[in-house]
Amino acid sequence: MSTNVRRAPAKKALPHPDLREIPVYLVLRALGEPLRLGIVRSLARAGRPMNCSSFGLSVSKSTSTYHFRVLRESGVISQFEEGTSRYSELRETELEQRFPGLLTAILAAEESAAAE
Amino acid sequence: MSTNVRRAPAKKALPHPDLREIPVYLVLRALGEPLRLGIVRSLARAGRPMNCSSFGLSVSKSTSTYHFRVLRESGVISQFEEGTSRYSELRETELEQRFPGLLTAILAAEESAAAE
DNA sequence: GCAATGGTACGATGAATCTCGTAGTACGAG
DNA sequence: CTCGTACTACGAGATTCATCGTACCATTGC
Repeated sequence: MSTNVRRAPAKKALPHPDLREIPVYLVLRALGEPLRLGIVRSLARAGRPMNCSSFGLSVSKSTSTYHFRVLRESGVISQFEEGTSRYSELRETELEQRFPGLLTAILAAEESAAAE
Repeated sequence: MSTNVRRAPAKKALPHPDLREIPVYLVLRALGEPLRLGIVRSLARAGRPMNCSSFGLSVSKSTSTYHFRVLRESGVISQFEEGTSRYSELRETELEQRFPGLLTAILAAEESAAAE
């Protein structure tokens, strides 16, 4: 942070699937797991890319890498690298276009299920 | 069908979970499988209880029993016995109340994914 | 009663999933 | 260059899932 001069972002992209080729059951399967649903909920709440390590997941690093990959390969999140860390972001707009109302309904449901 | 006199319905009920105790990820997991999603889609299209054997599933009897049980235990369908066969029905109203918009979004998505 | 129909329950088996540890890579600070 | 940070990839183990065959139980019809 020594300067505010434009720096090279170094945002390396990772392979992401085309949402049009993702059947809905793959998205449902990806979200049908508490840890992954929690990740998605955090991302939706944040509304911006999040560092993988800022989720406070109570599993090992390799396990969380695995879950992030499942989410990415089912088209739910996108990831890019910046410097030494990897950021994840909800593919909210694309999901809404491909599966209208789905993410909204799931997130709303999750809120009301927080009691249990 | 010899008479149209009121007959004892013999609708034996099976144990069904209370939707309020079903977390959303269980429903998503149940629907995250092509065969089960197909069953749900058929039920939604029919709009009334369907005989288990009228789905034309291309799996063995025991396998389809298994999938129907998963759907029932995750609160997606209800089943009752009538005579020699068992009928399944979408718990559409209850699902809509518990997870507003979820089923609608999933079924709509499934329609548009029929191309692939 | 006897057989046919339509389904269940109970293993068993192979595949997929989830978890982890270890080893390794890439970047930034010093 | 060396160290620490933030991850990944790979391989292994345990658990769950999907499928099936066989045996079995109700109901209907003869």
